[in-house]
Amino acid sequence: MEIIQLYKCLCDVQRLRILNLLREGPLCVCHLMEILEVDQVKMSKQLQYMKKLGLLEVEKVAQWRVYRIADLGTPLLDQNLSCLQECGPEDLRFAEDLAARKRVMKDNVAGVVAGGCGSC
Amino acid sequence: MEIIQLYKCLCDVQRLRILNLLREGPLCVCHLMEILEVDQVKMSKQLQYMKKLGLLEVEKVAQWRVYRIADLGTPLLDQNLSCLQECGPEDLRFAEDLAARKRVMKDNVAGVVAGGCGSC
DNA sequence: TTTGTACATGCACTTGACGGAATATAAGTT
DNA sequence: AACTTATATTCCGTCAAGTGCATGTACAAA
Repeated sequence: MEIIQLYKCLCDVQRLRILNLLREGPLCVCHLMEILEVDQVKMSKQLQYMKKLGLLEVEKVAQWRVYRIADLGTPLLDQNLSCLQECGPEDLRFAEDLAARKRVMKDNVAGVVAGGCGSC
Repeated sequence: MEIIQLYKCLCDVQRLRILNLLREGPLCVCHLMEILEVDQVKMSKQLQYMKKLGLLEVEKVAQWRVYRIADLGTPLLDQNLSCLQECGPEDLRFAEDLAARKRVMKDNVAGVVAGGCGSC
């Protein structure tokens, strides 16, 4: 994967937010949609975009597709993602997303018993 | 400066090559053109692009404009640039550019006596 | 005052990425 | 077989970003 492609991927706030979330652990599409409040088509396109680049990997778990960050050879991606929370006042969005993640995952576990994706 | 803007800047090979060169020290426009074999208009546009973002600073030295990387608050840019030489086989371009830099600068010092820009 | 050097800017054109709407698919449920 | 759920894909319009070409500017030298 070319480094330019990586930067093209990081150019988009939506994709950065997705990667920021996946950095904490894998998530299925429906949870990503719920946390980021994005419609299904848009989310799916972004995920395919990153999957084609080799940045993401998918696993089928029951009826869900669970996405996670693939292991590139380089620490470059991780280095960049680790900056997201501290890089400026306008970027508290990324911290908020992590909070939303906890909220959503908790609700799903508490609410619908055994209704969540097994591995996210 | 928003982080997205930084990544948009890094998306372009030409700009990456310029930044890679400037990381070793300031350069004037004509040297950048010579090292990267880019025409003047294109080079100037890229430099303005990065200057407007606050990534570059200019200084007038005699008849030349000497560009250097500005001090952003974050180590993010430097971290990314430091990976350029080691990030893949297709990226030996960046190492070659540094070699070309040495060659060009040496020729200018040896050839035209006092014909180079003072500070690059 | 014209010429030359070093650099910047404006304009028209093309290409590529994002959004929206509609549709497709795959697998389980009734 | 029809339906639902979860996710992917295709078509299309729009708009930003890169390119080429021509031109502008600033300043020193002849």
